[in-house]
Amino acid sequence: MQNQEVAKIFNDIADILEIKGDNPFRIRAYRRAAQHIDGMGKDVAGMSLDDLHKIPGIGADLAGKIHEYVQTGGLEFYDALKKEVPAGLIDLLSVPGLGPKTAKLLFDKLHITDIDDLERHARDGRLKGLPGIQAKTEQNILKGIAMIKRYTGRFSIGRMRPVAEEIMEGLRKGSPVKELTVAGSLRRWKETIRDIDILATSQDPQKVMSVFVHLPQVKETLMKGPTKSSVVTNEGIQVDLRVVSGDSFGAALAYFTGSKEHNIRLREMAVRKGLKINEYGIFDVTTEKKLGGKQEADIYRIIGMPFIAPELREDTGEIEAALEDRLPELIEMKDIKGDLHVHSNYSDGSHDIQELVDAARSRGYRYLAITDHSKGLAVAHGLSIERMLAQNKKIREINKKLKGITLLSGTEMDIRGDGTLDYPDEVLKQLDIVIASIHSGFRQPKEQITQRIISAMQNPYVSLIAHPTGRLIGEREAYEVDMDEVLKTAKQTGTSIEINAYPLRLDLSDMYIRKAKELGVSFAINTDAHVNYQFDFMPYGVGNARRGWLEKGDVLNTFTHAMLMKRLAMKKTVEQ
DNA sequence: GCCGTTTTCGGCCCGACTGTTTTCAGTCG
Repeated sequence: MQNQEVAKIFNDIADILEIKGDNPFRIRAYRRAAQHIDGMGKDVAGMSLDDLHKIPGIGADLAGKIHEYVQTGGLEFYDALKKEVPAGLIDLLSVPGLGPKTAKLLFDKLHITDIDDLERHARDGRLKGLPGIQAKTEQNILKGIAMIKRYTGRFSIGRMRPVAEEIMEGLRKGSPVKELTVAGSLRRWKETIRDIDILATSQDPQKVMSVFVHLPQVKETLMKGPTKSSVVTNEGIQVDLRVVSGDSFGAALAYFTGSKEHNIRLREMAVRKGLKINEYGIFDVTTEKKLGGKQEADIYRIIGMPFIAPELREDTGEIEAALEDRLPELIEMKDIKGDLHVHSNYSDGSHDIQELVDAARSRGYRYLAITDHSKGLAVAHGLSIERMLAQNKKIREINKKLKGITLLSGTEMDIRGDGTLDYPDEVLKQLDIVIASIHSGFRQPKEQITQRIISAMQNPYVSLIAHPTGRLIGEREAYEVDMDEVLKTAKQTGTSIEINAYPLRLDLSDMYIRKAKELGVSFAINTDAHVNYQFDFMPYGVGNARRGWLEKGDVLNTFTHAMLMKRLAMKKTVEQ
């Protein structure tokens, strides 16, 4: 898919234009286009000029540029621009507090062209005296450089949620907060998070801020004001806290949840209706009368659309869907009736089957599939056919004694490097659920990996493909796989696709989930738990599913046990 | 550069905080 390449080029162009001091709205147009292309499930490489033009924010010019890049592998406009601005200068924009104006100033006056160069100048005190730059700014630039050298990029949501909870716990205990909630990308359940946004209401914001910057987790205060403060934790995570009064809570929550692009669209709509939205409320422009803002839903209601769930707020079609009253009824945690992918101590899990049953029961589940690794995965003590059949027998015995919850006997069967499966059909047919997945040969060519997964799906006993891309967020890239082909085959063969809720995986990702749903593929959301506390990963999977616009009916493990068994049996009986 | 139940030209979201300034520009989200 070439979308990410095009998005990067458009963002680069925007950066360069910023440094050049170009028209801000032209710059915004490039950024907006980049964002849309990046988040789109459809490959721009296969689209006609007309189709490209239909993408929101893409007009005749940008459609032409995308077309040129796809056809020729290059973009003349971009190449010409790059000659005007040294490549390293763009990197300066990644220094916090240093924007395009300063970057241009540094280049024009001191011929600074990259971060190392900037650092030398700052250390030697040679920045001081430039217009608008004194000692403090110089120090801030050095601090900013040190920070990006230590911590680059985003953290997985699984890492950030607990940190946010801890900080909120500190605020709840030590300061006069009334309402307290996460906002930002954390509330939208994005798979990776740059910084933590927290929103509070209080009668005494000054006190809240003072407690906030002195929390034990805080290493450094970046800014501190009466309504807004930012700190960095000991782990190097930035946390922003905003405090507003209760009657602005809803407006502030909407504002602070974002996405930025979603908010901009809302405000543009508001302007056209003679309204104004800010973090304090929604106002009539002429009378300046406040029309709402206590509840988040006020904002949506007053500009004339139904409430949009945070997970959808990416300006990827949710506003249009809301206006046409075709928003999905998103799946919720309470819809989940079981976990279809967990490991016991038969393979590499930590607990015996009874302990897993207890964990599932305490989460209110009605069923649980035990899916240990197959023999091919020796490192995980994969089960030989004999041990697997013995486990199957044991599960059936335990089941006779269980009330209110039912075990499914299953396997997470390895798809071998040559595309064959780890167990023969006469073994697979004895199981309730068969998950197939790839654990080796990650570097095989795209065609080969794709074919491995497709041939697994063509087996009538394979119910589900687990962690379909094999990625580990921030640790291991996904293997090369033609997801379009995989999803098409999933639909054709009636094989479900897993949304692996393990925070490091979140595999399938939201973009492909949405695409798969459009193709009519069904899903299961599973934790892949190896230890009992990991059963609590389920909300990450549900959050991801919601970002992919999934509804209850799209997900197998929202079904009753009877319906689930019926559904699993369906594929086996259909002629392939 | 995009876009149009005010418009095909002239608009384009909004405010907090910081550091530099004698009233504001730059940056950020």
